[in-house]
Amino acid sequence: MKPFSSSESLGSLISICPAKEKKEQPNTQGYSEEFQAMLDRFNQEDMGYDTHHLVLGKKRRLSLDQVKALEKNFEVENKLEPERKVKLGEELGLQPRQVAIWFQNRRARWKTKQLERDYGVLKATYDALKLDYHNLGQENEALTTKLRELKAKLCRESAESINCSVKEECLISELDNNGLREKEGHENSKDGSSDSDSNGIVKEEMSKMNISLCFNNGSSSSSTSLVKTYQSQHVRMEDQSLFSTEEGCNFFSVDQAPTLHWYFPEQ
DNA sequence: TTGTGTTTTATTGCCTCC
DNA sequence: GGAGGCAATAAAACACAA
Repeated sequence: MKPFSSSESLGSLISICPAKEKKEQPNTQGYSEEFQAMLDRFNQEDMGYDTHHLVLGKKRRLSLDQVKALEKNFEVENKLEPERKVKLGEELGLQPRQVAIWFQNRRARWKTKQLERDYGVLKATYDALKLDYHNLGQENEALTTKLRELKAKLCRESAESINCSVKEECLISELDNNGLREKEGHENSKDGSSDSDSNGIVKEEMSKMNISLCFNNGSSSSSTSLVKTYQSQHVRMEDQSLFSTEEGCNFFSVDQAPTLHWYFPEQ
């Protein structure tokens, strides 16, 4: 903005209405009578005096009506064309420059308010996301615990079913052996192998398998594959899908909980 | 009444656009 | 180069608690 011309500046000060028709004291400056008289002379005699080097008049606030009218105009258009500025000035008894300054300051206030609003919206969004993240974390924790329990249960059931099926196989082979033995017994009874021997070998093998399954508990790859082999035979479909889910969603594992530090850098 | 914080009016300097 | 916009700032007016 260019500085006031001297006459414009003083004129504007004179034209402004008092903010409220009160507190108009003849000498509120606390100046000496001599100095006040000098100021009065300046006011009356020298209208060409450059007032922004020596403040003669007090700054006055616009009247309520003037502010209302300006606000109304600002709502319509927050920028001011020269014609509108002059017209408004004439209507409100203000210098065009005062109108321009008022609009300028009003735009600055509006901008500040807008920034505050934007900040509020962003903060609300951030808080909502933060809460969401917290809830998801808790949900994840609960699901992980449940998954761990189900895995343990499944493991127990698998071991039991393996045990069962091996016993069944033993039973079947035992029956087969009995049939064979009867046959052989009829054909040649001179063979040295005994029933108790073959039965003992099977039992031994079976117990080896059980021990191996119980102690490995899925920690080695060989036992895992063994377990899976049996799972393919005995585990129900929903249990199998549980396995595949676990393998497919590894990032939800207990060891490595998901982090969103890229989104919440301060956490 | 007075000290202090906030709001409003006005100025200054810089920048952009025509 | 002049006009006008904006950010930063000054200063007056105002509000309010102690």
